[in-house]
Amino acid sequence: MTDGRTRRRVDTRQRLFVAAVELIAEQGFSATTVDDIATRAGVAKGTVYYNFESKTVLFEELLRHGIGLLTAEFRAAVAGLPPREALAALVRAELDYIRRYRAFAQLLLSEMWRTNREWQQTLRLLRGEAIEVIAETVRAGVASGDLPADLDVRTASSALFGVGLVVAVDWLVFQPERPIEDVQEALLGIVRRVAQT
Amino acid sequence: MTDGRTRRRVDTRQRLFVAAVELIAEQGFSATTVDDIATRAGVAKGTVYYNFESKTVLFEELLRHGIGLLTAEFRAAVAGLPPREALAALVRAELDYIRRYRAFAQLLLSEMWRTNREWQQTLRLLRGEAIEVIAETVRAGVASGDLPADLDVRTASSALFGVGLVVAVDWLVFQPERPIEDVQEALLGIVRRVAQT
DNA sequence: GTTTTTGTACTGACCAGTCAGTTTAGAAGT
DNA sequence: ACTTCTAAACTGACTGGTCAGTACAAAAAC
Repeated sequence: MTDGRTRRRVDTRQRLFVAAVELIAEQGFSATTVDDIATRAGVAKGTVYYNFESKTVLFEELLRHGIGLLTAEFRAAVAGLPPREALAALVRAELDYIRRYRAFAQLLLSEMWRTNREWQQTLRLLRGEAIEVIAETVRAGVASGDLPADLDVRTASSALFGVGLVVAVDWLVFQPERPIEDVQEALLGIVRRVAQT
Repeated sequence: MTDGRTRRRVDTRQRLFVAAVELIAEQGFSATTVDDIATRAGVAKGTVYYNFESKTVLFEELLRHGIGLLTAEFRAAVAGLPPREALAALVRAELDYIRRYRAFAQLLLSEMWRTNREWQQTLRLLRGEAIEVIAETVRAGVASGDLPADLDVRTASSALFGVGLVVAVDWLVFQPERPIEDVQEALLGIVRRVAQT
């Protein structure tokens, strides 16, 4: 299963992902060329097309990979926790993720609310999966009375997701000198206050 | 002053702005072609270049125009109000603006946190001007004791700006059927809670 | 000996920007 | 009024460059 060949291939794909995510975060999907990606990954252009069907497919698989990871971390973070604590854990997990994969977060923030792009459908679906984890937690909190009963679950969940993203990326881009732990504290404070019944 | 010629020209530029803002909001700057913009505005491609130096300059002037308008509305909204009320007025003004210029708001959200683009400097500057209005209000609130003394003015201001943007655009894109007044209420509620000393 | 990668060259579509020519608004002349 | 003139506004075919994707023989990795 993980013989040398597959490992090498996985590694090449990984390097292409890393190169693509950085370039697309900086410049956007359209402004980033396949040659750029190949060069930054230290690979020939043909290798990109040996490993991915097209530029668009590369990007879609990148989105799937990145958001899949985030969703998994969300699930791991909330496992077994009561609603209120789970909510705080989600915020922590999101910021932790953004700190580790800042370029991907920046990319997400820029491409998330686009319309009329080929990969828009894919992104919508993946976004839904990530937010569903948040929604489950919020729903459980409302059901158990830990969160206000009049809370709109869908809205609250996507707002929570978006707010974490925008505040963290804003911090990274415009005040990179300050430690992200501060954002985490600030956001947790906000969420705690807002979540009060 | 407003003879037929200038009126015609102002009208053409306006139509180009409208066309450009819609297309760039949907697809992004790079994916939007000058031909697209010209066609949607109902003019020939040459007209774009008669009215603007380049595609980039068109975009920069568009940003200046759009954010200038927002800054002006911020200033008008807070004029003469005490800090707490001014803060609520700012949220209302921002959402009001986003409702009226949804495409521009979407565009801002997508292009705001990009790095390595020619117009990035311009956008940074304009963002600073808009946020400065918020910062003045927050600063006054902290000084008068209406807002918590330990509040980081710069962070709080940009967070407030970004949060309004992301929550509103998210709503517009993913739940367009619901009235924006609900977002306004939700956001005001959050801001009120968070602003409690 | 099979899979993966390289390097280079190529194609065809697309696109930012140009420019010689046309239309239009309105001033100036009669 | 009504023609003529002029500069501003606009047009759209064209150019030169860029880029996604292809082709493929040779090499390297396993």
